[in-house]
Amino acid sequence: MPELPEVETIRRDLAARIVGRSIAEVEVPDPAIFTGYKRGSKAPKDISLNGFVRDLKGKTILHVLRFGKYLIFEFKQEGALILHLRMTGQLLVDPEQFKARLRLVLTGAPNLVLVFQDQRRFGEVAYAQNWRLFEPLAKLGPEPLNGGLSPEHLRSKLKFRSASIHSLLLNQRIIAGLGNIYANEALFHSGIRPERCGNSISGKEASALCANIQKVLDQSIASRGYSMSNYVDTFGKRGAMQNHSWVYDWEGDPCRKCKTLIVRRILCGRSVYFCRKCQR
DNA sequence: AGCAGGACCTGATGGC
DNA sequence: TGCCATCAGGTCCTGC
Repeated sequence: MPELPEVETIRRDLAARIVGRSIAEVEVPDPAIFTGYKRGSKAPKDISLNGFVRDLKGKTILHVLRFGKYLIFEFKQEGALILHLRMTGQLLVDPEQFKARLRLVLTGAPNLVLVFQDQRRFGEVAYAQNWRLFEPLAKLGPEPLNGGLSPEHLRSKLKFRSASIHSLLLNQRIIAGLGNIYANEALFHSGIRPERCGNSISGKEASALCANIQKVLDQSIASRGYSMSNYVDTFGKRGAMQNHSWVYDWEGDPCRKCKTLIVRRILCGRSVYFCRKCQR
């Protein structure tokens, strides 16, 4: 899953642990981890395994940044490593947790091994001389937690859209960092049904959505993320946000506000959970 | 342009 | 126990 709160939890842990450290060794057990390098296809022209290893070796990590669900290791010398965990990616520093599907291994002397482990192999990494020019980052919408997301922005992005509000909230060009869990939760707290058209959202509802998006993300960061099956932090520890969700994964259970049974439905190929009475 | 649906992968789970 | 179908938190691509 990792959505914004999970990636932010990882970022904070890593920032405390790897800033100022240098990369001594680089192993790439699964080259398909490179952005654009798909299984069965040839590597794109601008990607070479040897070049990648050469780019990273000896670099000192200056900052660990996050934009949406992307993590960025910015180097002191030049360049940056950009990572996306997609559905099942994990970044681990505890060797006890290294199991299978290791895709990238960074070693920093002394006593640091960072592993990108990824069951479904959807995760990706890229090296960029200047991460600010990395296209997927440039396309991201505003960050919900640094004041960049306003009701006016949201309303203007939804105003002429006929797609469901749920799928629009998952659109990273509109808001960076939301995924299915927090989209469902924010819609519940705002009293909005997931299948409502974007253009039906009023100014008042957009304000409520903004506030509730920030609320659920903040709460999840405080809980160190939502652990369903795969997500764990860099030490392999689960988060606790699943204990604080109101609708996500609660199909058939009574709504905590009104006791109406929570409904699950498939919308655009994704599971949505909602309360028929609390959400209109 | 914007939308829905499928593809990308693997492992866990549930039904028979 | 064993096999098969179904499902999963993200994003990109395709065709309409």
